[in-house]
Amino acid sequence: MKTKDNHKFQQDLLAWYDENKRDLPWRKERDPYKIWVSEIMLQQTRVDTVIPYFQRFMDLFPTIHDLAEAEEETVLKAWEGLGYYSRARNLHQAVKEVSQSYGGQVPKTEKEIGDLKGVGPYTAGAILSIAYNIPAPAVDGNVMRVLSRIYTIYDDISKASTRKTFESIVRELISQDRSSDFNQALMELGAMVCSPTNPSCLLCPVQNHCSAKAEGVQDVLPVKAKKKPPKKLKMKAVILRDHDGRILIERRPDTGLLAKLWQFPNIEAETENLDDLTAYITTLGLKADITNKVQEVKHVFSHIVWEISVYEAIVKAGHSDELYDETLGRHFVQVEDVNWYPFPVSHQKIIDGALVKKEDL
DNA sequence: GAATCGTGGAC
DNA sequence: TGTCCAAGATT
Repeated sequence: MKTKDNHKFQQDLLAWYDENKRDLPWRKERDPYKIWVSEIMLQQTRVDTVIPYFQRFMDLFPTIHDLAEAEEETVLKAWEGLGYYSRARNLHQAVKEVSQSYGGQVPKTEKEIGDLKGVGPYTAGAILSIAYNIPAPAVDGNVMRVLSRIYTIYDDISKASTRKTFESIVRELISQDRSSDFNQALMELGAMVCSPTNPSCLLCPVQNHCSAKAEGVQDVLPVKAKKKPPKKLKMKAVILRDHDGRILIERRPDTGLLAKLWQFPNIEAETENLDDLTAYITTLGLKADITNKVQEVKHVFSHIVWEISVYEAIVKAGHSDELYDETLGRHFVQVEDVNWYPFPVSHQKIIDGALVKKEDL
């Protein structure tokens, strides 16, 4: 597309956006903090999934100050089930930084905002443009898909370096006076019209600008390398009860997968028998009889698949009260309290000794 | 550049 | 059922 066509493209796109934009919670006002939170939640996450989390998050933490003053445990609890939990911890840390170093005002320069934890190139541009109407590119998957079709660009969008190509294009193409709406419109178009499969080209407001439609190659763009399948990992987990019927949960390490979240004790399966699980229970300072296998559970991460054999066990020696130690990161809790955090806790609840999927309750 | 880091919905 | 994917960032 020639540069002189940019204005016409902007007009067609923005006119469509004005008429068709969704009424989303973070679009009710232009609060940089709320824009920020929404952008973090929306990373690799669908709008429909984010909406209820965003609402609850704003009820709990209406302002930067509220979030900055909150306990990390509380923030993680609010993030429960949303995934990619480092987003919550990074957001919390960054909000504290803004509260302390910027007087609670979200900074409006690329350097300052980009240095915040969890704020990468896309999110920095999104906040600057959406909240402050600054003409910075906000190139996400939607934008790369849309523009790869508009300009028939065959670069592999799964490569990190490709994003810069599209950022250069957006810097040329972006509306200077409506940067906020322009970036949102590009993403909205990708979400509503220029979809990954079966794009609605006949309904597209910029179809006359689209090189891919002209050439009939909209179905082969964007080019995106396939990612390799996740590795399977056999796990064993245990629902370990004391004589009061309480259940043992433990806290995961501060880094890595599901960092700092709570779970039923579980290990990577090393043997076909229960020796490894028994040995692990021993390391907890307990002796227990493993009574029976409850069920098999499959839990799919983006790069790992856990195939978990879940067992039940009863403490027969050792005092569960001695295990109540926050610093050790494990303690016994009442069944009613176990309805949070990822597997085996987040998606299941214990009823009559059986694990039941949340949606089955 | 390639891995790591979640989850649930759509086809 | 399997596959892809959804407003990515960090290491």
